[in-house]
Amino acid sequence: MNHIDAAQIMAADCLCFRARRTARAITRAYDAALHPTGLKATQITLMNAIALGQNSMQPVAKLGETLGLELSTLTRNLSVLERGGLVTVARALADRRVRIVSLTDTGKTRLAAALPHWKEAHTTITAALGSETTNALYTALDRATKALDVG
Amino acid sequence: MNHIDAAQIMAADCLCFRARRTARAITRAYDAALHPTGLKATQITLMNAIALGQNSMQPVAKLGETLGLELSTLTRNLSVLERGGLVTVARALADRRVRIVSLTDTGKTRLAAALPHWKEAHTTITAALGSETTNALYTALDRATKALDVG
DNA sequence: TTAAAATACTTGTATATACAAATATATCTT
DNA sequence: AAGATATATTTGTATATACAAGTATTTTAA
Repeated sequence: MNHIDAAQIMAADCLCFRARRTARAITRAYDAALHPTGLKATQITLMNAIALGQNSMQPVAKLGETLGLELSTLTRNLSVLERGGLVTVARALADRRVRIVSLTDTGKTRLAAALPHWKEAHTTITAALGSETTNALYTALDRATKALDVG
Repeated sequence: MNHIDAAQIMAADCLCFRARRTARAITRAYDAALHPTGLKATQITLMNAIALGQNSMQPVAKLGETLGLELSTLTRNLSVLERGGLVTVARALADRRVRIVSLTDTGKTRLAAALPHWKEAHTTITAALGSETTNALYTALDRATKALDVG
């Protein structure tokens, strides 16, 4: 097998490429729909995960696990939201190593205003995919995430 | 529907989050396997796309289309490879707006050395997923890419 | 034949991502 | 209680991504 053959096989088979390409396309579509909100899909995903905690608060480590994100990435993503006045981060009382992230009032308002746009993007995109492809994609993505979770 | 409900629906349903989370997990797995090569999955994907052209050359626009990447992103990704001596970029003779990207000899060598590691990563990961999930994921990702292609 | 429009990219600016190393705090061990 | 170890997170450094605006070149049209 010469290197051109290997290259053709990679181009045809690489799961990493395909997963990333699809994620890029989906992200562009969501981001376009979210443009009027001034927030990106990744940002409302993160804010939404915070909103699901008691009193719209979550420890950093829990967010990382929920989102499947490296903590170092999370720290950086949170600092963008913090700079924008959308979240605050404070040390936990019980264990001062732990940091608790909270949505500010502004953050809650902005998230609530963004969710209808998310819903619109979601409806448009799942309609473009069709229900069969949408369902197949959900199932396959979830199985892949589970399979790769433990490492 | 109050905002907590909406948040729960988004957490459960957001295709963008799921696609990105899976892409992150897959990328981490491939990158770990590629670590000894000094190249990342995104980089060998790009180099491989160049390698598929006549004489291992491709115009920038064609690469963007093949990879589903914004040209601005491609310019940046190519400059990393260029700095590393793996590719060169030159103006086309026929139309001097067009830039032709070529693998250098070093680039060809490094790519050829990396492909077995890619293959190993691919085998490990598809084994972890199982053939059924792997096939379902391929099919679903391809359909999604096609459906979102025209925008 | 030259001004306008189109094309093919690059640059400015900003966010997203992650590995490796560092820091801060807590827990455990002796 | 002091030192060793573990845990939770941040920082250093680097790549990946994309929108908007800019540049260079070619094509079109008057």
